[in-house]
Amino acid sequence: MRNRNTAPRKSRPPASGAGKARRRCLIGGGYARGEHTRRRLLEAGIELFGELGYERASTRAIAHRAGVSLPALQYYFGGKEGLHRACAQYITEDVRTRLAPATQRVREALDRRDLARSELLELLRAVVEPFLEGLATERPESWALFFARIQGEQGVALDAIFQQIGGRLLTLVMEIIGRVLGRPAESPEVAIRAVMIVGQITLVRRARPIILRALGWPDFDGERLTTLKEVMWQAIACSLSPAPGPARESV
Amino acid sequence: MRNRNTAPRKSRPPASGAGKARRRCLIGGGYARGEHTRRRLLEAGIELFGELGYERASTRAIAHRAGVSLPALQYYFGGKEGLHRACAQYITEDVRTRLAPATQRVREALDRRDLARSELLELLRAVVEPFLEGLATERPESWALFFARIQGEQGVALDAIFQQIGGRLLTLVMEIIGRVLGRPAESPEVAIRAVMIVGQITLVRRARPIILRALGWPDFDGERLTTLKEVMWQAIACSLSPAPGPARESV
DNA sequence: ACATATAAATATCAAGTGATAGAAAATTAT
DNA sequence: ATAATTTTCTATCACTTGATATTTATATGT
Repeated sequence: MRNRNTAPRKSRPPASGAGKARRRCLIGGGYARGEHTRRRLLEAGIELFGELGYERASTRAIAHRAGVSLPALQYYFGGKEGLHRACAQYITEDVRTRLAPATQRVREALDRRDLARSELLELLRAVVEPFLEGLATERPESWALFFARIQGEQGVALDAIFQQIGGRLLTLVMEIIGRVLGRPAESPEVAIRAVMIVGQITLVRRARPIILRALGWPDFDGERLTTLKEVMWQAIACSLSPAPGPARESV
Repeated sequence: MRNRNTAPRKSRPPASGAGKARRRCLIGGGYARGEHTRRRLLEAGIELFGELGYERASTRAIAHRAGVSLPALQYYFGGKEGLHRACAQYITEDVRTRLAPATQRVREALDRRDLARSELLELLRAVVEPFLEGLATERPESWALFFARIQGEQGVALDAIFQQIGGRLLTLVMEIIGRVLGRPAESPEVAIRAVMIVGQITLVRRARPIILRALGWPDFDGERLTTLKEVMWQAIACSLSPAPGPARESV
């Protein structure tokens, strides 16, 4: 958003800058070579945006890591912001499809009226645990880093990603918790608990250095990851115990 | 860290840039006027660093909000980084002294050998709730924002603040939880639970927009803040219930 | 082979960054 | 008052950023 006013933006060669830029090579005919650099830019963007955040990741650094020249970024994504949007969309799509089968399975199971507490908790675990594992371990794709960044940066990409991933996950968790607690899924009690449970999971990524330091661990590897998952799950399951402290609700 | 090599740094007029700059006016004699601008810069720095983060908060913007000229920042804090450090230290000191009495009180109570579960939970609440309240409500001092920022930015200030505040809080929480669970305070089970509980609290700040959206709330005000605190506390207390297995009974 | 559309690179721009030099103003000490 | 010191301001530097115009290379269709 630097010289937006001075530049008359006379031609704006190919890309529109929005998410679904780069359609020419499909319309126009072939030219499959460009798809490669586009992909490289996308991956480099995810890496560097994740490592450094939106501001500190310069377009030059991204282009360099992608092994392409600087104008290629503008050419394919219309600018830095466009690339960021495209990265967010790419990740969103990827995670969404990866989570889809589990989501579907859980949703079908939820349609059954007669679910025991333990069954509901098992469903919750099935939803939450893959998510935790993806965040705790350093994926080479590093989308978890990217994902964690945009939450702290309050950018426009937050809306899209939240609706696509966080929203779905949260809705699902709220339904399960609502069933467990015997309250409507939209009630504040259920919503707060759901947010806190999902938030706890994301903490594994966001407060990673602090957690590791508090535990005196070098990393979440193998045995330790198992311990982490187990303890966190114990705490979550306990927090949904039927009779909380002072007599409150009884289904 | 821009033109560090070109500038010979011949004189470096007064401030050393580190945390404890600005000592001259005490040694040299008077010149009390400078203390005011120094204070203004500190407050403006906390505000803008908190609102925008370290990168996006430009020294010009900070100086402007402080109502002083740009070189004053270099003059008093040696540079942007020095100001950031000073802000962190200022906040740390403030929070630490504010939390000190409660900490002391809890630590004394912990020395008693015979504490019932409910008493321990009450202690935990006494430690955790003021912290939550400080983070949930928009303080005019806005140090909560600043505090939340530096966690996401992984800067050098994180170490200092963590040791001064987070570490103390965490140590205290670990001791209480260790007592509740009947395990050593250093065990991974206790540490993970402590980190998650404290982390949940910080989530109220860090994931504020997401939480508010999930709840359909405009803000954490009055009645809603009470609900939030109550539900979160219920969840925390339940998660520390004595028998973590499937079947358990209330105390 | 040719014309044409596409892709990539070089060189450069305007704006904004943190930092500094050096002079001017204000304050204190003598 | 005058000298010394401390504080503040104007102007500017060196550098980085995102973005572009223009040119060169590459691939495609006829």
